This record gives sequence, structure tokens and C-alpha cells, in this order.
Amino acid sequence: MKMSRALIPTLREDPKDAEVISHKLLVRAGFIRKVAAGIYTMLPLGLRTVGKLMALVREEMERAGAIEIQMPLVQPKELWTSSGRWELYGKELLRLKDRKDQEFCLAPTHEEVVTELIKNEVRSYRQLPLILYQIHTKFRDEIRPRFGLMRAREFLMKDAYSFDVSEACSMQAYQTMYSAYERIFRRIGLKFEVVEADTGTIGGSLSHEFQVLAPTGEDKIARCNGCKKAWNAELAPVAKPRFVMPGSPLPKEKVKTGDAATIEEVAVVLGLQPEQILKSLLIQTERGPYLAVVRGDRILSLPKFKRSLGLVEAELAQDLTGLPEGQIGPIGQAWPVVADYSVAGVQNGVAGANEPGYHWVNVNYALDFEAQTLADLTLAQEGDCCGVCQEPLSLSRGIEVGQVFCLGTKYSKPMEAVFLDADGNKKPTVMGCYGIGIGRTVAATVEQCHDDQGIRWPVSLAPFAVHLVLLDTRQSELVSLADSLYSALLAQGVDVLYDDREERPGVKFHDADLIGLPLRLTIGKKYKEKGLVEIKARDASFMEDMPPEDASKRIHAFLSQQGMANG
RNA sequence: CGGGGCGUAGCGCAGCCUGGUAGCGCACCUGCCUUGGGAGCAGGAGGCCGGAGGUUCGAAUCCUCUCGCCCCGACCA
Repeated sequence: MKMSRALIPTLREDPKDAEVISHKLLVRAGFIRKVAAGIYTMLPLGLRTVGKLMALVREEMERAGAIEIQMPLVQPKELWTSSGRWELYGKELLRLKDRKDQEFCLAPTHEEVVTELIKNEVRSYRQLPLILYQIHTKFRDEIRPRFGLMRAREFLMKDAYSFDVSEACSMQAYQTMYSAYERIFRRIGLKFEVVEADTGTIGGSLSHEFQVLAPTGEDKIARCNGCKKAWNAELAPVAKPRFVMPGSPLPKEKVKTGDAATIEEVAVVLGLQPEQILKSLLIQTERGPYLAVVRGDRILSLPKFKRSLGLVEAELAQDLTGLPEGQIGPIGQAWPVVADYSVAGVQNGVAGANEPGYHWVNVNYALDFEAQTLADLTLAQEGDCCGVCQEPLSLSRGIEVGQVFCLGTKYSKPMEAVFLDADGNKKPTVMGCYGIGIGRTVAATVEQCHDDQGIRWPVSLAPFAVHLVLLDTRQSELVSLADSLYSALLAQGVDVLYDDREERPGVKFHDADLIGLPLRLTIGKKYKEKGLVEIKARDASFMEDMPPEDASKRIHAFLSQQGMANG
């Protein structure tokens, strides 16, 4: 591609609305442009990068035995009522009506359509197993789209769905996809971690997330070096605190705390540490409200809460008590109380008095109140130990680029996607689903691969392998050399971006660094003076001058070596 | 959805408090000059100051409403 005829609008300054590095660089280097909040146009470089990733993903999907299809973005309401998710999905599901007032939604995911397809087309166990996949647009009306491609509303996703005759077979499909995902992210060249995860709105029994390690990641992950396991921090088992606070239990006493509502305010008013305050949260569930109690310095994990009570739905409830904020508590509470292990270790703590303006002090677990369930309910945090082996957990941040789920019969049962087994019995198919965020993976790659000057694409995703930079377009000798190198490389199947613009050298070098192709082939005065061209790796691993006829050999050597490193 | 911030030329910003002919840098166009790290000189073009209403002789500036964008927010019950 010749830059003089392409649309590669690079920017000298960071765009105002970008916060994270990948967003800034993808805009500045001319890969994407925003159309609306969370909605982007892919410019030529962005589209080529996405194309590289899609090709790689397709290759691994095919290798894993998955078959490509394409399902619609716009889907009828009935399909979503049949799975029960029309009501359940909430505002993220963008709903619309056609001219006949028929209701539709923009697909945030495709379980319904694919299950319906299998219901209609698969009758016999002989047609299974099956793994179908697509790479297609999804739409989720996020509360807060942000960070460019990282959390967009409209985005590309590779989603795959497996259909099997039994749990055991489904587990095999899960393993196959899990391995394919490992290969994909390894081939891209990313540092990532696979963590056990919650199943969220998708549902199901077992799930792993593929997390690209980056300080800007929105997810917290916890790894235990004892067990060699990793979890999303909201699921990581946390050991019971070993210490007990000093002193002996005192009789509880009601004190006036006025407007103090937050943990911090209450702590200040009473001159105590947050650890001594019991945080009570009212949780609405499908079995009615529960009062969850955790120590004031800890954060409740809703996934853990759901798991420990065997619940499907749980969200923070507002305004069920009519009490001002922060003044609810477990003592004399009508709702069932569920407490984190940390609560039992709090000696002479503080709890809301269920009465405006008052808190109880000297509250002690077992003496003053008791929980129906005592469990591990909080988000793992720095300093925690593993609940399985008691070794310390190490926390880091990740960008969730892929997730795999065992779905069981969550969709096939209600939607009656059944087959006949060898004995002629009707059985629901056992399903799994597997997603990779395409745009998010591109963004995550930039988060990991950049320097002060710009992006440093790995060969695997680079929109072009080589940036051919012609420094002086007025010297016909240089132009004809660059032109012939361009044609020669193209003929050898090398992707080349040719900077043939009438710009000064400084501009071209800066743009080349910003765009970040793996190799730069520079034609300039060194050729006039010594008959040499320059090859430089963007990652600064080498820079060499050589006669032009050696260039393509060197380029091929570099590319195949990189390919092997990650292949 | 709650809290905060910002909308002025393609991009990044100043001007607003204290109303009086709309500015700067980069980019863009023309010419000269320059070509291995975002050159220089000269000339030029480009704005319903997000939108609507109001106050005023007069509004980018003050007031009201609205739309868009960005940041923080489970909680601290």
C-alpha cells in the first residue's frame, strides 16, 4: 500500500477523549476513528490488523474442528423470550422495533439463534458433536463505554458454540477450545493468564477467562503459587483471617452517629479503623432479600455470594428498608443474614442500628447476632492467602480477551434443542460457548507492545510487515530503487507499506515509529553515498546497512524467525 | 442511573470570571527554500463559539433548558 494514496491520518497530539495508551495510539497512528461513544470506524491500518487477527483465529478454530457460520445481528424478541433472557438481560440489550412494530434486539451474543438452529436441524446423536463459530459484530449498550476498542458498544467477537451428546463429551470440546485459545494468544505473542471465572449472564457451570496482563486492565486476577492456580479475584478462595482482635467482648451499646453513613465517616466519628466496622449490604435475589455482612475494609464479591447460597440472581438492593444509607445492620434484622468469615473475627465492632442516626458499638459475632451462613464472600485483595493451600495470593490486573463456558443444558432445555440417542431417547444437547473479543485483543496487544514513540506490533498482528521509507522523493535514483524494492517485496508475498509521500525525513520517521511496523526499510542518502539501504527492527533488536539486493533475504529471515518464535 | 468536567477552525487549546468586530500552535493552500528525526521565510483560506430559548442597545462570555463527549462511582445500607 502506498501511503500517498491511502487514508492514514496520523496525529501529532493525543486525542482529548482518550485515557489509556492503546486508545491514544490507535487513534494517533490512524487505525481507528470514533463515530459515537463506543462506536468506531476501522481505517485501513485498523482493518488490516483486525484481518490478521481474524485469519489467525480462523486457522486455530479450523484446527480445533470448528465450522464457520454467520448469524444475524438483528434478532427477533421471541427468540429471547424463549430463553428467558429478554427480561433478564437488562439495559445492555438494545431493543428496537421495525415498521410493523415487531420487536427486535441487537445481538449482544448468539446463544439463542444458534440453539434454535440446532434445535431445528439436529435430530440424531449421529449428527453430533458439532462446534460452530462466527466472527461477527455484537452490540452491547454498555453503561459506560470507555478505553476505545477495549470497552466498545459495537465490537467484533469470535464466538463459538459446541454441541454434544453428554457432559463428558462436552468437557472434551471445552478442553479443545481451551487449548485453541492458548495457542491463539501464544501465537499473537501476548503475556496472558488463564483464570477461573464467574459465568455472569451467560450462565453455566464452569468458565475460564483469558486475561492479558496489563496494569490498565479492568479485571483483577489472583494467582496462588502454592496451588499453581489463578482466579478472577472475585472468585479466588480467600483463607479465613488467622488473627483475632485483642481484648474481650464488651456489652453492646447504641450510640448516636448522626449523618455518618459511609464506612469512613463512621470510622472517623467513632475514632475506629474501617476493619472494626461491619459493612452490611442488602442483596436482592430470586429468593428474596438477604443481608450480606463483610468487614469494613473488604469488598463483597457477588459471584461468591451467589455461589455460596446457590443463587442465580443477586444484585444490590436499593431502598428496601426506608433507612438512610449506611445505617442498616445485622442485629435484630428480619432478612436472613449471610456473613463473611472476616466478620466473625471482629471484636467489639460497629454495626448500623437499623434506626436513623444510630450505630451499635461493641458488637460481637455469635454474642450479638448470628448469620444463617458464614462463608468466604469477599474479593481477594493484596495480602490475602489462598483459601485452599494458605499460601499468599499475588494480585495483578488483566484485560479479559477471551472466555470459555460450559453451559450444560441451560439453553437447550428451555428451548427444547433435543436429539434422539442410540436408544431412541430424547435428550437435550450439552452445550459450551467460547468467545474472543477481536477489537479488545488488538487493544490489549497495543497495551503490551508499545514504547514512547508508538506501537511495536508483533509480526503476528502487524497490518504490514515492512515499512518502506523513501526519504527523498525528488531524487529519481532513490525513487526508482524504492519502487523496485516495493514491487519485488510484493511479488515475494511480503506486506509492505510504502511511504512515498513528499514529506521531510523527520515526519516519515516519526510516523513510522508511531505506526510501529516490525521492520523499517529506509532508502536515503546512505544509498547515494555508499550504495546501502538500512533495515531496522521496531523493537530495536537490530539495525543494519546493506546493499539493496540483500534486503529481501534479511527481511525474510527476520519474519520467519519471528513466525517460529510464536508458531 | 448518581457525582464531576468539557463542547470555540481538521487536531490540541486560549478567550468566558469583569458582555463591546473571535484568537494561538499544529495541520491545510500558494510561492521560495530545505531533505537521515515532526525545518525556515512570505502570503492565504478556514468558525451559526454544540443546539434552543431568555436577559441586554449589544452574548462565545450572564441565566434557563437541551444534546453530545470524557472522568469517577457496586458498596460503603
